[in-house]
Amino acid sequence: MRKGEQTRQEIIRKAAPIFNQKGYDGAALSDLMKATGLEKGGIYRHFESKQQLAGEAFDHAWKLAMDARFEGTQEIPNTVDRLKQIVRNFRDRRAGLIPGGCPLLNTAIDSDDGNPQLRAKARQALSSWLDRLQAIAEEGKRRREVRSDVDSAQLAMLIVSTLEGSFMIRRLQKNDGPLDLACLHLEEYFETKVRARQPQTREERS
Amino acid sequence: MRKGEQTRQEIIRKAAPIFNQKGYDGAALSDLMKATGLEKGGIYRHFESKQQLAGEAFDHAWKLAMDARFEGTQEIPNTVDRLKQIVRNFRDRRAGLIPGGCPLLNTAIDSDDGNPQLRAKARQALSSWLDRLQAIAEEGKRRREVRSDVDSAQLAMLIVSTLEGSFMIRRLQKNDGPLDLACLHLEEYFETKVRARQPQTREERS
DNA sequence: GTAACTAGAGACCAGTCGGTCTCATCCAAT
DNA sequence: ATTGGATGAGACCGACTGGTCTCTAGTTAC
Repeated sequence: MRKGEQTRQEIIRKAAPIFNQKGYDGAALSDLMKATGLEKGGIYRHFESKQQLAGEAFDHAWKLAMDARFEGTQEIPNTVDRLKQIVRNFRDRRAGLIPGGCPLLNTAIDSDDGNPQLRAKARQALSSWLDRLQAIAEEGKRRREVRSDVDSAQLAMLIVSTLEGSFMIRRLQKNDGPLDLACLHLEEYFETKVRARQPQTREERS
Repeated sequence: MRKGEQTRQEIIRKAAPIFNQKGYDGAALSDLMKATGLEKGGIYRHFESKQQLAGEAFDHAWKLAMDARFEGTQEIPNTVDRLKQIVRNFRDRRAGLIPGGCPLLNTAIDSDDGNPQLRAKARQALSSWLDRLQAIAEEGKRRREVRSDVDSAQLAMLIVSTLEGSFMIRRLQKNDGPLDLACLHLEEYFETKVRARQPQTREERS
């Protein structure tokens, strides 16, 4: 009863990079067999279908990605600085991540036509990411660290789309320049358009 | 001698949306047969392999995309306005485009692992796009419409990555908000950081 | 009109796909 | 130590993959 769960988790761990690199169709059962060292029967004992396995592999990959991106940001008191650190994490914390690039980006494109289940997972992942960023911005507005004219949802969206876009180009060019540039751009944007000029004491209201 | 070339072009035209929507692996010969109305032999008479057809289909799709994005921009005299129009075209001119979203985005992700030939085409497409944008920025600098401290290559990269990132999210959310937002963001950026304040002759250090 | 050639149909191929099923083996509780 | 369920190996399946080849039908040039 315990051994089974153990192998199940290991299958997910080993399968995640395959799906992330090759996509759903591209990841053949034979690839998963080679990666896990199991035969077909061994894999199918733990999962009803390839789809189910792919779904759990995505969840795993996404969790790792989110952990890496938010790592060490909870302690940062100022919300704008926290956002900046998240952006920097996105750029720097690539170790420990699932190979094959951002799971969200990959899965979004991969599942765009057909494969509604994976697609739903990707949408959910995007939402959770946006929500976390938006919550930080909201907190910042309450604490007067973020300008009141900033739309939190739009700010979150801008961060995500800028990062993901440059991430795509980075992968295509195999060159970190685009990502560095996007980070600098966002940081400048934070300082000039997001951060409140002073911790003003006037009109303290919540 | 003439009929052949005609069908060949039609195969490319009909195949392009399939590849763009389903990806290289996902686009089965049977799909292409159904779309073209030809049997396998009819297709393979005109192309050596599926790879070759996919490559030409990508070229076709990319040409259409580029034409749409630069349509009606050559006549705009001011280079910053021209860039703004290109951004707007990216947002608005979706009619006439190959279904399945931006061919560059799709092919970049699709060909990322394996399929080096398609990957090379995607890289080339990206370069050509960047080059065209960069050339406009350079022209703008020469004509003092663009600030001298603007790095043309970086500006081009920023435009492309911002647009592509928001495009990805748009597809995932099936919602135009992200793309509109990215366009507004870029336009604001153009006005505040790119456009020269006045056609001044000297010193625009800031 | 006819000959020379091109275009396309479709049978065929070996290989691979995701998935099922049976059966031996391993492990854990008794 | 025995036993019963958990575990995994691997043969097997039909469907489908990209690709080849032959042979007929259609087009084109003369």
